[in-house]
Amino acid sequence: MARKIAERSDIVPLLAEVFRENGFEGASLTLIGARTGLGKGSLYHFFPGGKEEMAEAVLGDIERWFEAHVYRPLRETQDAAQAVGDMRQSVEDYFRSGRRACLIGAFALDNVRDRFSAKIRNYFAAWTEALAGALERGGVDPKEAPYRAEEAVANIQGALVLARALDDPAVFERAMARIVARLLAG
Amino acid sequence: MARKIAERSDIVPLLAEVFRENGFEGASLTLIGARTGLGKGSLYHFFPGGKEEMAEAVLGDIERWFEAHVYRPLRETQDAAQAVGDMRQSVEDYFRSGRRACLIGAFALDNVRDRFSAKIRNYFAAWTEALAGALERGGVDPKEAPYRAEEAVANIQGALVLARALDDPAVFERAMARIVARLLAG
DNA sequence: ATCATAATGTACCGAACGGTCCGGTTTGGA
DNA sequence: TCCAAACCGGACCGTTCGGTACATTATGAT
Repeated sequence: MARKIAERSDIVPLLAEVFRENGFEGASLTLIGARTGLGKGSLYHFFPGGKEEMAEAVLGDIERWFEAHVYRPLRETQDAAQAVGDMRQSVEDYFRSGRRACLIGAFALDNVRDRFSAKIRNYFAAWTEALAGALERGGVDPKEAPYRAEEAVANIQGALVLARALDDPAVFERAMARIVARLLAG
Repeated sequence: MARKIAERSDIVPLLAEVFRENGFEGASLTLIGARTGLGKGSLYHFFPGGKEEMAEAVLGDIERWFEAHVYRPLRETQDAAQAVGDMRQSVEDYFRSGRRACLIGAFALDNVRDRFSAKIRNYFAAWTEALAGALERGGVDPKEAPYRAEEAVANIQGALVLARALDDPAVFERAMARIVARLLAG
């Protein structure tokens, strides 16, 4: 049987899709196998810790993506308006204009949260912190910036929920425009 | 064996808790039985359609609660500020200041959405519609009111996600204060 | 070419799944 | 009191679950 994947990390985005569509409990190994094209033996070879290790790998992957495309640019871009605009672009790309749920947000809502609480908390904390820093650089009061950032991140999450619930990506797009406009209004 | 429940509707809030904690797929009949105190035979007696019928009953119950405590007051209270303030109170009570997830929002995020899409869509549509009506009565442009309402409902959802993710109810409380202040600012 | 290791698929395991079945008990109305 | 219907629990069913074991094949280094 020929090798099907170049490396472990090639499986992770496929795992992410299965978890997004099915949730943690609904993502059976049979579904994961079908999606990745790998048998159970292979899956356990790469993820000896089983399903939970797969989900951890997915969360780690998401975190790395956000670090590279959202948090770091927010921290390093000197111009706050530019930073916020770039964040908008990245976030819209990542969430496919609201068609793709935020897996980390979804995992937060039931007892799956307890399996991955550190990663879930860190994702949102890192985001709000990086965004608050950018806001401060743009002149927002350092006492006010964390609350502004928290508001924006929460509103992005809410827009994802509502866009999915109404099956209407325009909801997300409108929300992103408002969120960014508010961030840039000072 | 003595009757354990007065009527079917007494089971529904217990079912809601199991679904909120475990998600749809994770809410096994064993867990449901343990939570309700009923055996499988009894559960199927009341809900012959099985788990999906249980979830439908829960969603119906939530809808009735929101109709009575949120949508109808929004529609019937003449004073818009009063209506919005009452909504805030009801929503904070219902979501336990952010400690309790919105089951309908949670169901929207993965493929469980496809089982209950009408109920999920109606919940949010009815809410935004009733809130838009109240905003109009308070003087907001009829073209603008639906967008304001949509923003508020999405932001409430987002605040629930973030409060759960960070395990910090204060996040929800801050968000509710902001959301209501914005609604009342005109 | 050889060989150790990585990767693979699938049979198998015990447990748990949702759902069916049905005998037994309780309840309420006549 | 009697009786039909409602309610009850749990044994049972076939299927699926996550995970283990291991023979086989592919790969890369020597």
